[in-house]
Amino acid sequence: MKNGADIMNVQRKSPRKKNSAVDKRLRREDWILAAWEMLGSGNMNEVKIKILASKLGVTRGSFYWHFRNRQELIDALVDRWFAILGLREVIEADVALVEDPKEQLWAVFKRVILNIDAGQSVALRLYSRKDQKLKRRIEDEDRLRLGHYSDRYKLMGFSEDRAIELGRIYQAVVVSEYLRNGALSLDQRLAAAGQIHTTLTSIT
Amino acid sequence: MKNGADIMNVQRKSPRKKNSAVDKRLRREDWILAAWEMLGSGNMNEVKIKILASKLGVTRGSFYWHFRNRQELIDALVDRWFAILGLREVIEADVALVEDPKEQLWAVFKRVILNIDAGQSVALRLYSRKDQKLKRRIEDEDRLRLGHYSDRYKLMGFSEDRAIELGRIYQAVVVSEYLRNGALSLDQRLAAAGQIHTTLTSIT
DNA sequence: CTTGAACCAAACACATGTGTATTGTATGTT
DNA sequence: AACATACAATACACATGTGTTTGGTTCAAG
Repeated sequence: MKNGADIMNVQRKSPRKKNSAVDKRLRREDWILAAWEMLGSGNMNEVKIKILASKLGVTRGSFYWHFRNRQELIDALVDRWFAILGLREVIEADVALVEDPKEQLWAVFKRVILNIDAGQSVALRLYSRKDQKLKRRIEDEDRLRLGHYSDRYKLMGFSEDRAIELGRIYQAVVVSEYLRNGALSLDQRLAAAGQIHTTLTSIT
Repeated sequence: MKNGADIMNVQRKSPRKKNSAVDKRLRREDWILAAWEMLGSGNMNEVKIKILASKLGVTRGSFYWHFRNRQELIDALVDRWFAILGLREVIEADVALVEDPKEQLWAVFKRVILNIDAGQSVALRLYSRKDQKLKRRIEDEDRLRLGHYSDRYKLMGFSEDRAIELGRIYQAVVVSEYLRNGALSLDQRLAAAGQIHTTLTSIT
């Protein structure tokens, strides 16, 4: 998932296929990946075409070939966020693999930590303040998640009301992860999150 | 012309008083307040001198009289954040007024909700990623807070280890409040936070 | 070989941002 | 009345951002 200097080496096979050592031409996907990384700054405004182009080793002429305008790139980033972290996708990819509700909670938490090594989620949430459509989309997603968390707690035997409360707390803890300063390594964050998870699922 | 430390004690003489209905001229503080509001967008880059000027009904000429440059305004915003939400100040203003550790926890939480109706804290935390000095300052502040939360839990009778864990959770919940979408009213947010607080302080 | 699509470079137009220098004006002080 | 100070307007220089246009290169298919 991580990219960086790797992005510079996206090369294609001799005809016009996906990965060659000869062809340095870019695909739309390459721009999106690079922009995603840039979005890690936590701010949509930091996604700048000029900078992207220079990082990709081309000029902006390339960008406007693959995208109609900047907005189209932003839309692609939003879609990517939901593709990676939308609850439906997370359930399908991770949650469905385990049966214990505690493990299912952890599966979501873990996915958030593993896939967001920077500020993409913060960026999306901030950007949603000025984009009503995205705002509603995120609100729906949040509702879905809260329901999911609460349901896990219900499966663990809690009453309806208490399950909702605990679900809210679990959700808040996951969201707070978005705002972590970059001081900790991935392992450290996983460890800390694991401890919190344990505490939050051993409540009576 | 330049003015430095003496700026904070801007005091005018007789007719030109602080908030006279006649005098429309601005003080440095007016700029900071307007910028603070703008910072509510959640992004330091959104603090723009031109926009500020038009909102204040003046031109940028005024700004550069009160501030050497934009950075000076940003520094003032950072200072303001710590003045409002720094743990020491919060303790002095609110926490010290109650004795029950549970109430003390709630005092901090409440203050965060009441004073941040927008994205100032997110903005600061994001900005700190590119400002090492501020980054350390925030890390110190976070450590202080975690210690404070944990100490309250210790006072409630929890063991050292468990108090730290619960403190971490309380902190995470408070931080997550920073990222709330603007959908809820202040009262709603207070109510929701109150419920979470109750749950988090009735754990055994 | 020729053609056309895919892809990119380069120059241009335009908007918006900071910062600086100069000038203008109201107000309190002498 | 004369002056200095505090504050603001205006014009300018410069950087950086998006978007458009036009033209050039590469490669595969006919």
